[in-house]
Amino acid sequence: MAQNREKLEAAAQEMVQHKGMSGLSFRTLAAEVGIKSSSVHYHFPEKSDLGSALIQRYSSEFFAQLDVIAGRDDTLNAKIKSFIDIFEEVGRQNKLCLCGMMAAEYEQLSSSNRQLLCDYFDNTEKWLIKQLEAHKEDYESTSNRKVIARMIMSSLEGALLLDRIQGGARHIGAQRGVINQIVFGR
Amino acid sequence: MAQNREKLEAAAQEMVQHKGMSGLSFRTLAAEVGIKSSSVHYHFPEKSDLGSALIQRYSSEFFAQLDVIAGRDDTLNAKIKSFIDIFEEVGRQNKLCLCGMMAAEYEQLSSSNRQLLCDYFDNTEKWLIKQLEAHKEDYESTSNRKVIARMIMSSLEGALLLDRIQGGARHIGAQRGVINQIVFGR
DNA sequence: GTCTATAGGCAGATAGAC
DNA sequence: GTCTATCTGCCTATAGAC
Repeated sequence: MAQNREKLEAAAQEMVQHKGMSGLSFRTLAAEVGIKSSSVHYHFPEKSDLGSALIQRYSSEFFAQLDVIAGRDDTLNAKIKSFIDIFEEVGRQNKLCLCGMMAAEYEQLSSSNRQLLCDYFDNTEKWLIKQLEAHKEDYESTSNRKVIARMIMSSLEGALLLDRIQGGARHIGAQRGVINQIVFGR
Repeated sequence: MAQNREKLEAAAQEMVQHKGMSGLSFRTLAAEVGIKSSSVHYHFPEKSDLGSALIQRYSSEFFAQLDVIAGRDDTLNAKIKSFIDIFEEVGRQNKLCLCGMMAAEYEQLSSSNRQLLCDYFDNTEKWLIKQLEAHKEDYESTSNRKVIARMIMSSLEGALLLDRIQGGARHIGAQRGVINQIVFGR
């Protein structure tokens, strides 16, 4: 079935968001989907091919969500809230952002996967800057937009990391307050 | 030599801050120090024993630095700057915080190592709260101190994660500005 | 596309000599 | 404390049948 490729990607994404690429084996992935590990190699010849597929899959789903948010007739405040909500939902499932997890495994990645990972963060930063620019009237920060975009993204990645080990959403909550305070001058 | 234990811990810490626990093997660690892997097992029977030793070693070094900072006759501003400097130096070496790295590998850790990791973050949070309380006169934030402490820590962990993949210290820099703005009302 | 079978390597861990 | 030697198991990856 050609739809096993989709099942493999979905299962692999879930596993990587929990245990990382190095915590995922072709055998356990195959078992999860109900096929053999050699069949996984049919779809993804090398593990790095699976890695590429996962980053691309995660990115395209993520940016699709951002497109929806950007397209809404909403305030900047509501858009940023929706952005943070995406991360909060990931944390609620005791997962990390797939790209955040792979960022921790950066030294193990192939150079093309490193590039895909950088693109994910660059494009997220660009999206944030664009929203901040599109709502000049609401933007109250004295800092420039690049700095704000970077702080939002790294805050949320760090918050996911720490919330998972302590349970709950305390760090995400703290960052939510701070981001509002910085962007809107409270 | 009893000092091989120290060499092993130092080499292992370095490797884990780059590649994580799962990227470290007894064989490569042994080779780094110039002994055999079976000799590593003499010092650390299981890999989780090495993990415990590393978290404890990293924590005690870290909190020793915090003790020095707390003991200085400095402003809150200077203390927070020194705190951030510790993280910036880690990033300058293209490493992650050891505990941040192991937080990403949380699901692979033994339960006692999970506890040690939690302690590291709890105690850091407590230290930050204590400093904020000790300098009531400088503290300008409307948020409560727990929230501020959490946001500082998760901001810096996330900044290290993202700065490493892009090179430079842009995220740490962005967080430095934001932390000042939040704590001191700029 | 999926299977069985297997190669070849590296992992953590142990036994026992020195 | 460190060594050699080895066990057992898992890993990625491939060959070839169906």
